[in-house]
Amino acid sequence: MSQPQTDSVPDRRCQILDAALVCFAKRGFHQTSMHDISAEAGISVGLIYRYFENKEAVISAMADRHKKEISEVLQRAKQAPTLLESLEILFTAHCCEEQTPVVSAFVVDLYAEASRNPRVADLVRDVLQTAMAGVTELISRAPEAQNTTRGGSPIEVAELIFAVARGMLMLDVLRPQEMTATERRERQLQVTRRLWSCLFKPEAELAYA
Amino acid sequence: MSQPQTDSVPDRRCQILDAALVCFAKRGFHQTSMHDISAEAGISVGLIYRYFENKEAVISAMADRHKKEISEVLQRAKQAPTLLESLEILFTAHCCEEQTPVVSAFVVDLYAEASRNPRVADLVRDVLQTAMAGVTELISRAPEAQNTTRGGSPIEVAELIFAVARGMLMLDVLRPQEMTATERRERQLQVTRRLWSCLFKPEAELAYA
DNA sequence: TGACAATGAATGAACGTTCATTCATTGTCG
DNA sequence: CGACAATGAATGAACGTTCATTCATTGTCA
Repeated sequence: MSQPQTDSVPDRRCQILDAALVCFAKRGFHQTSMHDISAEAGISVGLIYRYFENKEAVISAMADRHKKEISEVLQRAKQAPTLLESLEILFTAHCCEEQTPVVSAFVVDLYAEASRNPRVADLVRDVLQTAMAGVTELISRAPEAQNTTRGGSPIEVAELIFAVARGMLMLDVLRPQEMTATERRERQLQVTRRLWSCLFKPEAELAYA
Repeated sequence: MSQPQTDSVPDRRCQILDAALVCFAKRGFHQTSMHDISAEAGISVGLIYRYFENKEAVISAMADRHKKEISEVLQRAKQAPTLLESLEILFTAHCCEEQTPVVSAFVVDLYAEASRNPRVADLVRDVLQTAMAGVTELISRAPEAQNTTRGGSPIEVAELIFAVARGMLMLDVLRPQEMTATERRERQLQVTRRLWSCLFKPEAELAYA
């Protein structure tokens, strides 16, 4: 993930982080042992220490990677033709990323960790502020939102949007096995589309509803 | 908390859970050692095992207590004269409980734990469903919400409301020291009032706004 | 051969849990 | 009432285990 690398030499850092994500999502940061990560990655314990100073560095690197992923989603969202589509991209990014599915449990754990690890907190806060600024700008620019005194100022709307997104992520971890990721995504979209239309549509025309 | 008890004999279970809440909020479930809890409670380690089978039982009991607290908040919310007031009670309960302040970090940790501990997951799911059903009923009954096709069916509105509540809780753990609990509460209320008015008010009259 | 990647046994600290022991309180009997 | 027996709440040192971290050794390729 970080440095460009030839094919023959595997990018160890990335390989380790991939394995760590699987473990973290399954067991959480602190119940995951270094042995768990090494086993998942198919390497030895000691090798992890060649690429990361210690376990905390692995956690921080994961937060850092998450930050980069969110930034990329934000970039993609900015390209979308309509505000609604932009928001939907942002909204569903966390359950159905193409490459690395960002597991809800991992993100919830990330916030829990942030609440007591200042280094992680700074990273997460940074993600959030960047993303929030992006969305605020997106809203300001969008023609759909021009007559929006209803939902408040763009920044207030953005705050609301992020609260809903994080909230659904939190509820996501409770959804039992009986629901697939796709079903959950659909359910989330349904509720949030209603919110958009409520925030942005002046009166009757409730799309999707 | 559990059995009635005279004043001279302290309710050990409750005392231990109080101490555990402080520790859990500060360090998280799994970084909190039994020694931490005993030190916080001012008792010996061994005594904890007289009242709880093991550490997991302490965590479960905490989740259970949280469930009871939420139920009480729900009861209080149902007494409120208007829907808005009901919702505000529910909404701000998690940052300013009178007796035991339910720390955001603890709740986030609770959800993280729920994602991998079925026993805790069942408890949290149960809370959520009870509360959600209560709010759905509250909305159905409220005159303010009668003409509410805007926000969707009562249950959809309830789902949205809970997503926002959980989301703000999650964002809460990032709020740096520069904000007091009261300030955060005000900020939350501001955003959510806007949501209510957006969901329930037909057109112009935006109270609070 | 030399340089570096990789291994996994070894280390020691920290943790959850147990249990032999202490001792204030309560109950009993003369 | 006073002496003694019984109780069980409370203690904290000790145990076995797990875990992050280290490092001597081995493997690999130029």
